[in-house]
Amino acid sequence: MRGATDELSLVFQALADPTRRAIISRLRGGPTTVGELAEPFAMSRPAISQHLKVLERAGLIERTADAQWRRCTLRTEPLDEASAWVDRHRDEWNERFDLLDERLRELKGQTDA
Amino acid sequence: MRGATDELSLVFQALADPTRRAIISRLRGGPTTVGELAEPFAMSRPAISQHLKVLERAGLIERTADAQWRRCTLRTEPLDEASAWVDRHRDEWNERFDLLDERLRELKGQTDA
DNA sequence: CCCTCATGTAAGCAACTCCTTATTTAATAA
DNA sequence: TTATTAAATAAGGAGTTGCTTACATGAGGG
Repeated sequence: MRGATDELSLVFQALADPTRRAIISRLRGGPTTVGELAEPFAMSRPAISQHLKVLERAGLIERTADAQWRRCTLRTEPLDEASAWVDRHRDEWNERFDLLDERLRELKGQTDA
Repeated sequence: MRGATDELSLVFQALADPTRRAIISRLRGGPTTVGELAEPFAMSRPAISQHLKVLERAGLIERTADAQWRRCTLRTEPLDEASAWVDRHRDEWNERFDLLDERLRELKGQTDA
């Protein structure tokens, strides 16, 4: 992705990585420090920090300072947007689809005949 | 993304681009040729071809040959998966969240007191 | 057969991603 | 103060993305 700074793109892009999805899943259990988050992954702390930055840029997490720890908490709004987009395109197209496909078949039949 | 060949990552990655989302929206109206798809975009045909390849790799479209045209049709299954993941993480965390947050506040209160 | 139209593929380029190790910042504890 | 701990930042490298232009493929029409 070369530009794509719109919100929806940032959210989908953030979700397009197994490590980041695992972080989100992990955070579902409640706010967690960066060190705790990094522990189960075979990856350096800076790598996790960078993943968190991507999630933060997408609005999916918030980092608040707590002494020398950063407490990461999830935010649900961006997922609502993503979910809305997906569902909108999922539900409607099947019906429309069959209808238009049939109509096209009709038209093609007329032309060919 | 350096590896990330799992299905879910491919789907989210495919959705993480405005052009590709626009293509999907457009395809909701029914099967469409590559040329018709490319027309509204300020972008070369090969660029669209490559976007379609990304969508195809994610299983979001199918291309079938129809004379010298390629008719692109949408597939809904991958979106079902994506939707399932998002919804799973959306619905549950709010409740859990408030609970654990409260519990943490309690613990912290005890420690501080 | 040649010519055109619709599309795909190849090669190249700048920007970005995802990791690394080394360094820096900031808070706690002695 | 100095040392330790938690985390962010810097710099760098291999690989990927998203575009471009040029060329290849393949069907239909003269």
